[in-house]
Amino acid sequence: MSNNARFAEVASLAGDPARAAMLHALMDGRALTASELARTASITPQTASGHLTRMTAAGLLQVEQQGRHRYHRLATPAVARMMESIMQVASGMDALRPPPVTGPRDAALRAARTCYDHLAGSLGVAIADALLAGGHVELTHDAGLVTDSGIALFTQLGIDAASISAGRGNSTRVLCRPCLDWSERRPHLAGAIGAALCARSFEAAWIRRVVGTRAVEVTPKGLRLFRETIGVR
Amino acid sequence: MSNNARFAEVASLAGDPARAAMLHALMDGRALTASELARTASITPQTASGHLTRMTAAGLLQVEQQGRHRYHRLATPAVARMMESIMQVASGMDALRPPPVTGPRDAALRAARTCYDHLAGSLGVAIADALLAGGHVELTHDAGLVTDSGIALFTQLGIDAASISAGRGNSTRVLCRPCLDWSERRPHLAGAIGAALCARSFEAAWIRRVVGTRAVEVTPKGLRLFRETIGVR
DNA sequence: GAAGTGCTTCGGTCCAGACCGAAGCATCCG
DNA sequence: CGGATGCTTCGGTCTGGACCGAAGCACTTC
Repeated sequence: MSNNARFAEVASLAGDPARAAMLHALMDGRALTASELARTASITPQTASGHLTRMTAAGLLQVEQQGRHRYHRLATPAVARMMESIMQVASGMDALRPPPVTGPRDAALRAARTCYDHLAGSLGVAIADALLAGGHVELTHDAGLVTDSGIALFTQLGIDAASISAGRGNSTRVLCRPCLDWSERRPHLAGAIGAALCARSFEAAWIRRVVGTRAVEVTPKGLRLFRETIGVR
Repeated sequence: MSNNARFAEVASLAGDPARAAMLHALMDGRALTASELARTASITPQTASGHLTRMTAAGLLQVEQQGRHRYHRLATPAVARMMESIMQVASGMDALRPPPVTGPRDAALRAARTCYDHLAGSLGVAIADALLAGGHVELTHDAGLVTDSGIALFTQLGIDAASISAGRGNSTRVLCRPCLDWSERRPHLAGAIGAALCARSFEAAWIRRVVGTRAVEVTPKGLRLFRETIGVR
């Protein structure tokens, strides 16, 4: 198969509304069963089964059998990044198209959500802004860097930032990745550090998942911590 | 239109073989006419016209009328990054699928090509390796940083690296973006610095475009410079 | 073993959209 | 002013694939 054909296959797999809905549901990194995915995509289990088989064969999904359930998850982080970048372009359409009709259903998602393995939405952007303002990170359009003061702050939060740096070469710096937020249109913190912060936030109960969606809510404890320690808002 | 529908629309636009071929042809950043694009995609001008209209309406392409020609280009760098990330996932399929049948047609592309605005292929990866080995850049999976010695090297090459840093905040660092090469499966240099290096390489005739493709060839002058100044191979 | 649940396979319907031929506009050239 | 050339619009064909109902298979529970 030519490069072009493989490219088109991957893109067209993501380009069906039902499959896109299923992929979105998996964007929080969890593994879901075939029936759960069928329900979120509003299709019958037979149809979903076909879609899931094709996406797994193409390497978009990984499946794990567990009793009579089959748990599906995104196969690799590369798939999640691909989805992010498509969302990016899709949100750019808003600029050209009529009105940005933001339904109430989306409100929670816009406020705070996970973006595969890190935090996004107003919360994610606010955290990135606060870290930037406090001199804890530096961000360009392309890349980001955690400063010494940032490493200290993360240590204080219970995250061993220095050990996360999995760089090639003899790098001692802690780099991170900016991820342009599709609802805020401004960068938030992704990459290894973003993932670590998100994981720690769940672990320490600063945030909690809103059941059945990618949205998260900030707990009182989390709100205090984000405000006082990180300097959000 | 819901987020999901917009996402699916963008992905499915990229998911048609003919449209994918046209988008790939535009990945070097040039603007091409409708008939040129029709030819590369092996379809008639009428069909191509329809495709181009749809992609322009969706914000994937930008069109510029010039006399009786209409020049099409990728609308934004975000579109190029989206394509890269899809290629990424598509090339991951190789791992699962039968044999990586690399036709001779691809040989030149694998050796050296442009990836929208920066260098890729063996050449791109070799340059990144050399810069890394020489301590001129640091790279993680997520991000990259140009060191002081790297800034000096780029200056020597005629690139004002320091002024390229368009960071938010008061960053004085020069950051860059790693871009996983789809043929080499290892990172090469992208972002503003990668684009500047690529542009300078064309300007100084270190590389030259192979007509009609994204492939480039290294000139004797370029070969000497890459070897002796950057330390490639 | 029988019944229930989760998932897949099979067969058949139906529609979006990819494609081209023909014709209609523009624009440029002699 | 014809006559090219580049591109688009229109009308019609045809196929890929999304979808569901029914049936079959695998596993779990009673």
